[in-house]
Amino acid sequence: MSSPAIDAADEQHDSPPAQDLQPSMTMHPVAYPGMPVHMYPFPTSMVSSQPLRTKRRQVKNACTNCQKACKKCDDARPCLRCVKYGIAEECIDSQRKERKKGIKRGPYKKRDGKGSSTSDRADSPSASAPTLPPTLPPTGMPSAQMSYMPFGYYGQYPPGVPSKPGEAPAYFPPFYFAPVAAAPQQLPGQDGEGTQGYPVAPQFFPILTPYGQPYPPYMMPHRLDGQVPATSFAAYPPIFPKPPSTGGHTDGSSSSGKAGEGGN
DNA sequence: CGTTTCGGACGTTCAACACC
DNA sequence: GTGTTGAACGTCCGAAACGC
Repeated sequence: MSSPAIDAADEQHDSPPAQDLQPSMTMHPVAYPGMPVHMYPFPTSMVSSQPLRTKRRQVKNACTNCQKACKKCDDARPCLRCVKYGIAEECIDSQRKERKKGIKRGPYKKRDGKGSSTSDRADSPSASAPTLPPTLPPTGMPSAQMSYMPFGYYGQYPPGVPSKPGEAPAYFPPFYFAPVAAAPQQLPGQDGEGTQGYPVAPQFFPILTPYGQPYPPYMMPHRLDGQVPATSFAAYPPIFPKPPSTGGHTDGSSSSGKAGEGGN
């Protein structure tokens, strides 16, 4: 059903949890907890030199096609895979079973002492995944990755982050970042520092773009025949374009916080 | 060599349960 | 009321099987 070429390209992409109809905008757009290491927009040296196994991320609801093929889906409808296959019209959410209720559970193990469980949780895979807080990069890492993206960067695929050698770069959530910057003016009540041109730094806001909208740069144009120009990725900018001299902004935290866990 | 299938590892969800 | 636990349920990795 699926072709490796396609699936390979499909793999590694990921999207933010989108519970309900509300797309989660809180997920860190570039790196997020649990993001597979090969998807990190950082040089591997910045992530970890050891082959640390990271959490796999899943979409909340795979489409019927991907589900059937046991292949990676995404939150967009039609999903990338279906689009590539040209079966976008068949890309519909799969039905989820209703969870059984009233199931009796055995005795729980007692909490040993106080607050132990909380710290234990921190050890759990889900809590541990990159131990760093979503907004706090490892030492030496820019605090707001997105701010390092050039203005023109609306990549669905992050630059230079091939999922596997020779394969498409990791997929990124179907929202794009546009510099929503205040007009080049001084903000009232500020001394002007960092307010020249942009207040402190240009702010990037995620813009959810329905699939099928004009493809942003770096996003693979889906050819009708489903082929993907393998060379397209060559045009990707380096992973870390030099931060704008305006001094990287500090808003790395704003977009983080999938924490909101809105959907959850 | 490309494509399909699918076993099973792993992630997510959420009601039951424990504790304050 | 809030936090924790743990099993149901879901996704999808990755390898084997299959077809050309």
